[in-house]
Amino acid sequence: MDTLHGAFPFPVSLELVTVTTPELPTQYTPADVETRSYERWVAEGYFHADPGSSRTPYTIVLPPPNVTGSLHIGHALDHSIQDALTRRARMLGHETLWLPGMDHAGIATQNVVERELAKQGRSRHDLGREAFVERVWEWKEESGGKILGQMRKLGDGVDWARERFTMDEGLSRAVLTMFKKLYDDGLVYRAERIINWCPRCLTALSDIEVEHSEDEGELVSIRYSDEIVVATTRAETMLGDTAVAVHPSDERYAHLIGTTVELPLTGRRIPVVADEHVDPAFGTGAVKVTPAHDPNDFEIGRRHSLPSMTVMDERGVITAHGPFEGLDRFEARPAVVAALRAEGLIVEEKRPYLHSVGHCSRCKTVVEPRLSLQWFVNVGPLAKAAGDAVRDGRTSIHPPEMAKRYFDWVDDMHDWCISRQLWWGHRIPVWYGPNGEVVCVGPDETPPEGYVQDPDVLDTWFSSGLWPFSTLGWPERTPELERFYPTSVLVTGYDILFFWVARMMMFGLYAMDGEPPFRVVALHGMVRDQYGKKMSKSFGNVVDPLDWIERFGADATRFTLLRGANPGADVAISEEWAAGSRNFCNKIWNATRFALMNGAAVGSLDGADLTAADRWILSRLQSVITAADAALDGYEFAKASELLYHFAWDEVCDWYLELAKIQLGEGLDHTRLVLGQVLDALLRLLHPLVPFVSEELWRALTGAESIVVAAWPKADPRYRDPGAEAEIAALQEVVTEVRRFRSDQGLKPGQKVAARLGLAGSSVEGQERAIRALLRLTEPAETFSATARLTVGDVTVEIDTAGAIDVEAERKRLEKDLAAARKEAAQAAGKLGNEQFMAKAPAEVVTKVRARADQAAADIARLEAQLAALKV
RNA sequence: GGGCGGUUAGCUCAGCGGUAGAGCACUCGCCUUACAAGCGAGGGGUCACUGGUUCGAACCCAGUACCGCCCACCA
Repeated sequence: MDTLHGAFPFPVSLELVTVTTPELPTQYTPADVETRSYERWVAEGYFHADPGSSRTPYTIVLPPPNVTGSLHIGHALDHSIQDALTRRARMLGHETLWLPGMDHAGIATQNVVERELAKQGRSRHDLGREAFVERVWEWKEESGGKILGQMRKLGDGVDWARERFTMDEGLSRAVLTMFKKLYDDGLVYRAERIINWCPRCLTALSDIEVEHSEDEGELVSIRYSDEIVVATTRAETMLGDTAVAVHPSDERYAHLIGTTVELPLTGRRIPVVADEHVDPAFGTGAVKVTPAHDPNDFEIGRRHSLPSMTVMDERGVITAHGPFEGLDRFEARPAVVAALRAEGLIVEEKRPYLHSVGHCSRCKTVVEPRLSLQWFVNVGPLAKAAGDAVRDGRTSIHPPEMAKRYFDWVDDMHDWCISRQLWWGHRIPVWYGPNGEVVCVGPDETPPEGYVQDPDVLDTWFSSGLWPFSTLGWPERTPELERFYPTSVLVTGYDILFFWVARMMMFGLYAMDGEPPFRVVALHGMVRDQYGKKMSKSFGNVVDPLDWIERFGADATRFTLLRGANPGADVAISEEWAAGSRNFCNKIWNATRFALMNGAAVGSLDGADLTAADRWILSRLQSVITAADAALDGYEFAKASELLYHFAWDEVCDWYLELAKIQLGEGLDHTRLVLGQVLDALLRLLHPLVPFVSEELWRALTGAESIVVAAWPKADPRYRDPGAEAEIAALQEVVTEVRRFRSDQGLKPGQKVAARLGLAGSSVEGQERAIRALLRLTEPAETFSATARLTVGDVTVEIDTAGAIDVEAERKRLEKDLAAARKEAAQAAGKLGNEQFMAKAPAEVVTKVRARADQAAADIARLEAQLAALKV
C-alpha cells in the first residue's frame, strides 16, 4: 500500500488531458473572473424577457434606488437576493424579467442638489424653477450613471432594455393618468388641514416622512385665570390660542363652560369649551386650544367652530403682532415664558421633560404642524383593499410576522398628503381659473385658456406606488403588462413596508382591477456591522460595496450578504466574513481545477461500476438539491448558503475529492464522470449566489455556453443510497478516530506507520485501501508488533508506532474518553430505568437511547481493555 | 402609551420537545503534488433569570430583567 502515495496517483492518459483541460489559473482572482462574463451575458440577451414566450413568467421589479448618490451595501443585499431569485427562476425554465430603474426621490434629491448649490453660495431661487430642475436632471444623469455601473459590477441580471426612471415620459404619463383617475373618482381632494411642515425644506410632509424622537423639552404650566391652568411644551403657540378646552363631565370646570377667560399677554378673551378629547386625569384637565398650530386643536376648533389664528409663518417665525413678532419659534418660546413669568403666570416648571418630537426625515429639522391648503388622497377604500389582499392571501408577506405591522398601518391610515412645495417632481396636473375654478387635466388634454397650473409637485411615493405597473407600460395594456403583471415577488427591506409596499398595494389594486402588484413580499433586514451596529458615516463603519468588490470580488460580497440573510432579519457583516466568502470561492475554484486536471467530464453514469464513495456523494447531492430548493423557496438564503457551503467544502472537497484521488490512482476512470456530475450540479446550485465564479468554472467543466441558461438541478431519487451513506459515515468515523490518535501521539501527518486492520465483516469491509491511504497506514511487516489497538464501531485498528507512541498522552486520552463513555452510559441507563420514560416516550426515541447505551457499554469495555493493555 | 422581536461558545448567528451547532477568533501539529485564501486534531456554553407544563425543556406556558425595532394627536 506504500505505493499508493509514493507514486504520482493520476495515471491519466495524455491525450485526454490535453483535450479536456481548459486553462484555469492556479489562483482564483475575482477581478479577472468578473470582468469576463457580464457584458457577454448582456450581449447574449440572457436577461432580456420576451412577453411572447410561452414559458411561465417570473417577474421582479427592482425597488428603484434613489438618484441621490450611489448604492450602499444595503442595496447590494437587496440586489443579491433579487438576482439570486431571478437567476434560479430562469434556470427553472421561467420567462424571467427583472426590471431595473431609478427613482427621482423628490425631496431627497432636491435637497442634495440644493446643498451642492449652497457650497457655491447660491440657492434654488437664484436659478429659478426651470434652471434648477435642469440642474437636478444633470445630477440625475451623473448619479444614475454611477448606480448603473455599480449594478454591472455586482452582476445584476436585469433587463436593461426595460430600464425606467420615475420621471421619464412613460412613467410621468402614468402619474398624470393615475392622478386624474383618482380625482375623477373623488379619491383626491384639496383641503385646508394641519399638515406636517418642514420650516427648512419649506414643504409639506406626509406622516411617514416625519421621524419621532424623544427630545428634552420644558413643560410649563400657565395660569389663564384664577381657576384655569394649562400646560404646554410649546408656549409660543399660546399667542394663537382661541379657546381653552375641558372634559364635558369634569365637575371642576363645569361651571366655566361657556364663559370666557382673558388670554395672557394678548388681552384677547377666549371661550372655555367642553370636548371629549381632553383627558381630565392628565395635568390640570384643562387644555389650551391653538387650532392653527396643532392637529388635535384643529379638530377641537372644528367641532366648536373656533377661529384659527396663525401666529407663525412658513419658516417658523412669529407673525403675531406684538413683542414677539419676528422671533424664530425657538427664540419666541423662552421669550413668551419669560414674559409670562414676569406677570406671575407661570405656575410650575417641570424639567427636564422628555417628549416625542417630530423631525423632517430628510433634514432633521423639527417639524411644525401647519395649517395649509394641500392635496390629499382619500385612502379609506384603497387601504381597505390593500389590507384585504393580504388577509385573503392574494399577496403573502414573508416573514409572516411582519404582516401584523402592515395591517396595523393600512387599517388605521390617515389621509395621505401628496402635495409638496418643491420643484423636483411631477407637477400636480391641476389648473386654476381666474375665478377659482379647478380643473384636473389628463395627460392628453390642454388646460383652458388663462388658467394657471398648481405650482406644487407630487410626493415622490406617488410615482413609486405605480412602479410595478407603470414600468410595464400602464396605462397602455402593453404585452409586457399583460404578461408580467402581477409580479412574482417584491424584495425589499422591512423599513419601507409602509412607505412603499402599502402604497403599491393600494395603487396596484386600484389601477389593475383588483389584481395586486405582487404575489409575495419578501422582506429582508438592514445590513449592520459585525457587532450588530447600524452603519453610519459618523460611526465610520460603512461598507462601500465597490470597495469589497475590488478586494474580495462581487461573488464574495454577495455570498457574504446572503449568508446572513434570513427572512426579515438584519444582516451582520464584516471583512472577516467577506474574506471567508472569498476563500470559499477559491475552494470551489481549486476543486474544479483539480477535477479538470484529472479529466473530469460531464456524461452519463449508466453502466458505471460505482464505488460506495461515488454512490455516497451522489446520494448526498440529491439531499442537498432537495434541501436547497426548500430553503430558496422559503427565501431562506442564509440556510441555502450554509447548506451549499458545507456540502461543497466538508463533503465534496474534504472527503470525496480525497477518496477520488485514491480511485483515480487505482484507474477507476468513471470517477471523472462522478466528479463531473457532482461539480456540474454544485456549480449550478451555487450560480444564483455566486454568478461569476460559477459561470467561469462551469464553462471550463462542461464546455457549454453559459450556466446562466443552464437547467436547475433536479433531485433524482435513483441516486438515493442510504447504504452507501452509512458506509461512508462509518469510514469517516474510523478515519477521524485514527487521525485523532495520530495527532495525540504527535505523529507527523506524513509519517507512515504500519497497521493491521480488522475490517472483516465490518461496515467498511471494502474500504481498506481508502482507509490506509487516508491515514498513511502501511501493511504490517513481518516484525509487526502493535503498540496500540483502537476500536471504532465494528472495526479494529492495530498500530505499530515503532516506539513513537507517547504512553502518558495516550493514557490521558483514553481516560478522558472513558469518562465520557461512562457519563453517556449513565445517562442512557437513567432513561432506560425510568418507568415513565419507558411508558410514554415514542418507540423510536427508546430505540435510540438503547442504541446509545449499547454503544457506550461497548466503548467502556474497549477503552478499559486499551487502558489495561497500555499498562503492560 | 401601544405593538413586535431578541437574550445560545470571545464575536455574529443557526437550532425551536428527545445526546448543545456553524463561521470567524483561539490552541497544537503540518508547505500531505487542487487549494497555506489550505490540511488534520483540539479547547471553549449551568442555551438571560424565576416559576410552571412534561417521562424529558435551549425549545411550550406565565412572569421578571435588560436590549433592539416599529407605530402613536395626550397638552
